Amino acid sequence: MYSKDLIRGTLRTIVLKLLKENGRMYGYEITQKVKELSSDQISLTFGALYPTLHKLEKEGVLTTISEVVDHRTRKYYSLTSKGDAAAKVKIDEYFAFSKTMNLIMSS
Amino acid sequence: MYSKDLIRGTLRTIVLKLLKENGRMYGYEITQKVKELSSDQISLTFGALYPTLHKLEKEGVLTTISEVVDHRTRKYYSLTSKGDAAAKVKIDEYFAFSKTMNLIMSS
DNA sequence: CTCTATATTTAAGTTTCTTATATATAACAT
DNA sequence: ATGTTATATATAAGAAACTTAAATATAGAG
Repeated sequence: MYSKDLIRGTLRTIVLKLLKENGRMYGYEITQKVKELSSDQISLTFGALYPTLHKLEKEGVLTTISEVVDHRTRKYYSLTSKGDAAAKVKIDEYFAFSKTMNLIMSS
Repeated sequence: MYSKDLIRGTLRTIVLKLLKENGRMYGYEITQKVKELSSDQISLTFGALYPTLHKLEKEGVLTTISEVVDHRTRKYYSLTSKGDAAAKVKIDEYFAFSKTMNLIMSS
């Protein structure tokens, strides 16, 4: 596991990227997907994820549909058209930032 | 300028890396160096930097020496031996994290 | 019948960051 | 003379974000 301060600040970017690639996803699914893609190196906590999802929904970036599967409620999140644009911006920004950070970290 | 949440969490890593490469530095110098290396894309704020420097000093990662240059006080920060080890860990961790993030962001 | 996995939510407390302010010197321009 | 910009550090109030923990609920495995 990476230190928490490094993971910090990438949550929104990760969420938007995953939703862009996978269409609709529910919260628990997002945490599992991130675990899988990172070989268990990044573990999103619910206390951080859900407030972020709710905030993005409030901002009009995400919409939700609740469905009951196996008697358990699932709340699916999808990007709105606004969210799709926001995801593009965030993804581009991430790569630019990463390039800049690599410059600093290789100086 | 990148969004604040992306810069978030990289402050400690940047400070430790710069001090490792440049020996002693003072706060203002760190902000200028980061501006320079990032082509003005990353601007560390004093309100974030100084509390972090003070915290690292308190943790025994940094030591300080004050000098007066041109009638202005400068407080030079350097890595302790503990800080040197901490810098190594943080730098390695950054590159590992970056690799993992790139996997997620390229999925 | 207990533990683990699935699934979401909230709330208290802590940390961290933003923004603003205070203090001080010096160089340069008006 | 006077104001602006650059240099240099520090602190404090408030906001934002995260950590940790607890609450609620179903289902399968041992």
